[in-house]
Amino acid sequence: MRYPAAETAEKHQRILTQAARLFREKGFDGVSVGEIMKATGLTHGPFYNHFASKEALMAESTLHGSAHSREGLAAATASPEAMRDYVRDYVSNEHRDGPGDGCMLAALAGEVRNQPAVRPAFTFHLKTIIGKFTTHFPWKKKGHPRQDAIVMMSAMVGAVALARAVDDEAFSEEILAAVRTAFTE
Amino acid sequence: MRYPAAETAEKHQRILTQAARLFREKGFDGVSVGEIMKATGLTHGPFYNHFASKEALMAESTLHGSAHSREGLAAATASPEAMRDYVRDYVSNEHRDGPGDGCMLAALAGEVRNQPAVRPAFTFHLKTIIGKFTTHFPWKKKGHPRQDAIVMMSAMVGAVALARAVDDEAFSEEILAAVRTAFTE
DNA sequence: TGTACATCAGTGAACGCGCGTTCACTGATGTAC
DNA sequence: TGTACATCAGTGAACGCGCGTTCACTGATGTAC
Repeated sequence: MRYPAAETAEKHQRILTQAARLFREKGFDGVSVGEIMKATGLTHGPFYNHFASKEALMAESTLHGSAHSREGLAAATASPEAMRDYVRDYVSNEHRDGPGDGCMLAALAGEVRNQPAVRPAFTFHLKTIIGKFTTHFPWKKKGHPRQDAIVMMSAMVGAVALARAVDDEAFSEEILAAVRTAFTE
Repeated sequence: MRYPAAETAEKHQRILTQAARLFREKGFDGVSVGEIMKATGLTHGPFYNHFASKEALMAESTLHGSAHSREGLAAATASPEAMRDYVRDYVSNEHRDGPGDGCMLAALAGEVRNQPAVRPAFTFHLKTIIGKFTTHFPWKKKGHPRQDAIVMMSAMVGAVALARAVDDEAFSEEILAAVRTAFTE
């Protein structure tokens, strides 16, 4: 049956949101189209009324789905202390334990190499965050802000990925604490 | 038909080697048992004469498969200059372009979280490499060798993952160069 | 040393399963008059 | 404003496909005598 146009647009958005969350949690190959549609409260059929393919959804959700990063990052540039908090938050136990609500760059970095459809969106978001770090890097006074920003971002992404991979709670916390201390104290 | 016992052991090893290479290249879910067996020159059937399941192979190949890291790392502890070269090599364009011959920790960090069978082996190898970095960190004289080792390893893994994910050759090289410069100059 | 036979890794067809995707159908919505 | 009908998002069964895994079979190897 036909549905109100407003609902349709809202469902499209809900698919995107759920897909972004599930992809970050389980990886692109770890989530099925059916699982995403179930999470939005629909059956799997109408997926193709909204997206051309799973790959198209991957690309679109990667491009639009980083609301977490974007809003948090914009707020972080307000002050040096806000930026410091942003970094602390990024390399925290909470972020480690909630990839679905966390940064797409940390959750999907390892998979993007083998997913051509999402590489442009991933690259765009990484350039954005490194750009922001470069111009708002207030607690280091060295002469290479862009290099410092790249090194910090690499360490943040690496630390979160390693802390998530590791089987040993104490070791996992040690990794996060080391990077947190190195860049925010 | 029956085959010489020596050949059987050698084939077991060849499956492990090919599996380790393919897993690093395409990820655990990106490689099929058939593809691994084909790479060893066999049909897919006898796989189960050698391993209980794909998951068992993943665990065993992760544990034994880091020959690259292990040999290179042992050599690197010989001298400060060797260690510096090891790090330069790790964060190089060549390592970025050859994940199949590269470090398992960088290639699979993002996937391990969702692959319980390989987490113990991954954790073991990460502890080993961080331990070596801690005791052979000759070019930084600060007072926190273990923290420095963790930060450097996080940045190395993060930089290689990001450089592999990114769609822009110049940006990709910039990421590697930033981390290389920060830790080896 | 020579013969008879049990072993077992490799073969390749086949299995059930879940995946991405398609499609004939439904029926309230939105529109034409 | 009221009626007739075309639209189209949602339904759910069905598709082909590749996956991990199983299995009856083969036949040279290794062993018992």
